[in-house]
Amino acid sequence: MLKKERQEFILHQLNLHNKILCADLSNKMGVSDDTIRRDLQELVLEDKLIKVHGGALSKSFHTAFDRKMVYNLEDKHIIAQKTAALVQSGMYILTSGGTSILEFAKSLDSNLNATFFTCSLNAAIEFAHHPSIEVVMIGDKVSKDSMLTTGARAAQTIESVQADLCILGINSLDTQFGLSENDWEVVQIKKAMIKASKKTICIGISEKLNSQQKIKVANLDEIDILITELDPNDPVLLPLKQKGLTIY
Amino acid sequence: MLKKERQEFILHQLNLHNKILCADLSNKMGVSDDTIRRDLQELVLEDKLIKVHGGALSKSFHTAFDRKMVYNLEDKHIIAQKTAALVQSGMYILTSGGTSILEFAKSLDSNLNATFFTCSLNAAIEFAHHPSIEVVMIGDKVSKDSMLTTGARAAQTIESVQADLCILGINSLDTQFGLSENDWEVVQIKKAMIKASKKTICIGISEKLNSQQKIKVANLDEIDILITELDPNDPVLLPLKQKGLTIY
DNA sequence: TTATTATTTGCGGTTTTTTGCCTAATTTGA
DNA sequence: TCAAATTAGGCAAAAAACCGCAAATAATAA
Repeated sequence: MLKKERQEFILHQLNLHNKILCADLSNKMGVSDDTIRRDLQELVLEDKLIKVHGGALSKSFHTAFDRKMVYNLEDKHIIAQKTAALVQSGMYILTSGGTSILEFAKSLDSNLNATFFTCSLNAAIEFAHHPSIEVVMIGDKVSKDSMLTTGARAAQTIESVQADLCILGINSLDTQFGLSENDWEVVQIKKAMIKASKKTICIGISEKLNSQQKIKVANLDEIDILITELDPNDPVLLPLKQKGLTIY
Repeated sequence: MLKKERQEFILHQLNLHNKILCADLSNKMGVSDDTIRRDLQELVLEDKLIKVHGGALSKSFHTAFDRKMVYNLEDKHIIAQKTAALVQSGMYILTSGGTSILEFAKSLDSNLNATFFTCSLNAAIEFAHHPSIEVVMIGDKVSKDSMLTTGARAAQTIESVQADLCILGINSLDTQFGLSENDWEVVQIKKAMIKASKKTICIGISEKLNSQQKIKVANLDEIDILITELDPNDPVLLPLKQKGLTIY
């Protein structure tokens, strides 16, 4: 096998798998590790790939992360728009925190006349920037990890509300295990919020689907609507749709 | 799995869930805790995440709070230092909001072990950044002008506390009229805070002295300590000292 | 074709990197 | 305060990378 051929093959494999190991390549092509290493070195000089200890990564893969941040922001924007469309004037709404919720807060129509109850300090600030929205901060001890108020008093406050909607940011949502979180205190608050609302909406990017965390917040049948950045007919969402969730 | 791959994965998970545990990661990727820890260390050096005991936090999520330009920052820094010196571990402290209070929050010793109750969303966030401070957010409707929670429930919550200190940002302080504000709701809250505390400390730059606003919060005899950027012996402060205030 | 030159490849030895394990110290939560 | 979990630092084994050299191969010119 010629040198040029080898290098073409390497790049091909890289486009296919985004990553390759020196050992794999030398095996597959019947040349020594040193040869592969020298090939990779040359390709690095040509700016065709990224060399790492033990192998190489495709360039697109490495830069994907930075881009991902931007994509995620766009995705969250889409989610925010879809969610905002479900809110009507006069509604009483309970919300959690998280970046999706913050984006949602920014997307609300400026003449919307609703009342938001939240445990999230950042969300409260964001909601309060709107001219016509009423914001009620649910008080209690501030949980530092999440910047949410959590505890008995917060739960009790939530119980005293009969909200039209409960909008929760997703941490993990799984067809089997349902909605889950890693923070016990936060879970209690979210449970209370779901209980105190007529309808529960979960919002978050699709990457958070099909993952689980340690503590269950709710079964799928306690959730009414799911909003992701995907088209409602996307096959990824099918199993959740079959479980009875309305998808937007 | 290559090292670089692992680190990309970690960052990805972090941006997805905002918080991750070493144990979870090592499980998920089939490497030892040590390896994960070393990965996290490297990522910290690259400024990509925040390492905490047991895992890591997403950087964007926890530094989201944008610091506004603060006028008279130098002066407020002096005030913050003087005020921080009066706080001791074990104390229960009620505070209002305002830039002086925020600056004070930043100046607190990192191993101070106190409990802060506040109606200010921004102050709560700032206090919560400290490692050993407990923060209780006093809940109620958010007043948009001041970003404070105000109302009957907040007042009632304050009443149920017996605080050692009450630290209030000054809006206007006058030898005759005492402490005053323009917002009725905020006044009620500050009154309640003073009532619920053994000692009341007012802090603010000297420009706010000798001015009055529409609604009285407290007479001078209800205030124990005044802290400004000035030297305690500054002649401007003399009339207040004569009224019985302790000046720092 | 043949001789010469340049390039490529593989190999042995050494250095560096990575990883897991161990123990002691630290942190955390009850 | 104590017990459990987490972390730091040292150590050693394994893997990978590096270095120089010589053999093998390809390219070129006479």
